[in-house]
Amino acid sequence: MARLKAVLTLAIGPTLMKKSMPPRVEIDTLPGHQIRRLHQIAVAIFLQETETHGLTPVQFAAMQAVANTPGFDQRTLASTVGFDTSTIGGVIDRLEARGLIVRNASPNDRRVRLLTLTDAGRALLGAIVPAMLRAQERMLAPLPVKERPEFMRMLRVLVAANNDRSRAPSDVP
Amino acid sequence: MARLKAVLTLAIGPTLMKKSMPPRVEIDTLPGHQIRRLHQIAVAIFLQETETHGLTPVQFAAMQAVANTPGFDQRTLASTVGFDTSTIGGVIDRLEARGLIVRNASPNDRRVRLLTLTDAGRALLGAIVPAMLRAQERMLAPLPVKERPEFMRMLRVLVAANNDRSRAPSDVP
DNA sequence: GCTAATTAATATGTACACTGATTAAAAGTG
DNA sequence: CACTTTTAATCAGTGTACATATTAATTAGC
Repeated sequence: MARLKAVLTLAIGPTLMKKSMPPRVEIDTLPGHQIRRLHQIAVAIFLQETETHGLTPVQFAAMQAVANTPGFDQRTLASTVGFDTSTIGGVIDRLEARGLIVRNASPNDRRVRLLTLTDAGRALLGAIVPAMLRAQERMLAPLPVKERPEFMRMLRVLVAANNDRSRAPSDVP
Repeated sequence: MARLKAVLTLAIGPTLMKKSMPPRVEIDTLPGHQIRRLHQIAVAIFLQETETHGLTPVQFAAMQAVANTPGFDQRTLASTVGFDTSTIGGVIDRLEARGLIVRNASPNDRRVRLLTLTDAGRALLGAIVPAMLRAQERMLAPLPVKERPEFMRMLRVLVAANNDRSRAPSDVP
């Protein structure tokens, strides 16, 4: 083998030497890759279970957060659910266009726009919750029941500890 | 069922019925939400560690897969790294525009375009690996060393089991 | 051996995510 | 009080992700 390599190096020269070098990395062993795949899967499951309601995971999180704390401003909402502040405008735009949420100017601060669900928004949110919970179930279903809380615990540790590294840190512990 | 509904409507009144609270859901307890957050964080860490090289995680995965198996067609590459087939075209476009990868027509099948790294691509891939590995380290760093393999194991279980549910299933076990 | 089904790649449109810049309003400081 | 800094929201640009449709080439079925 080493012999063959030597022969090739002689035969083709140092240029090919450079060519054959990058280390072989098994992508499936990389945490980042598996995390990306799991995220894809989680989104797919959410959309399957909730498809009759037409909300994305991000739209659901935004609406649920506003339901929990009516009168949120966009910035606080963003940091609560972990959105980038330049993403949230578009998310709210789409929800507003569908009549699920309203933006009102704050009386105290004219920069701020306060968010509230409409009746339609509350109704949709109430209706989607069972399907949303089924989706959450399904995401962890391949793990034995005993391991699921352990996985969630580790997930929370990783997110909490690295919170400040992403641009949209959540301030909810 | 219809009867119960009627009773509730009488008891609470139609207006309050509509407005009445959707169930309060704590977003931080939802697997899907934590998975989304961890993905955001993983991408942020990758980009921080590798910023001098200018590759995204997805671009890195594509290049590494092509390095591991030169002459991949786009479709096989997509299923190997878990991309949607309508996403991969754009990823390859950008890598090709930077001279890191080349698309060649297959001699056997004129629909197929075979992918190979250029010398520049191989050089960049070799150069980025240490930073990429540091990023992978950092993603799991908040977990005690003993727990990290356990987390990776669970991650792999969840991805493998749900593989068929996403649109871009990986065929690498 | 020719139509029918399948396949590889691309195109189109929507949605998220983040960088960097901008605008407008508020808060802080001398 | 004017002046700087900070803050809330938006905008422009790039990249990923997916549904759906289209085009072109290959394979299957009869």
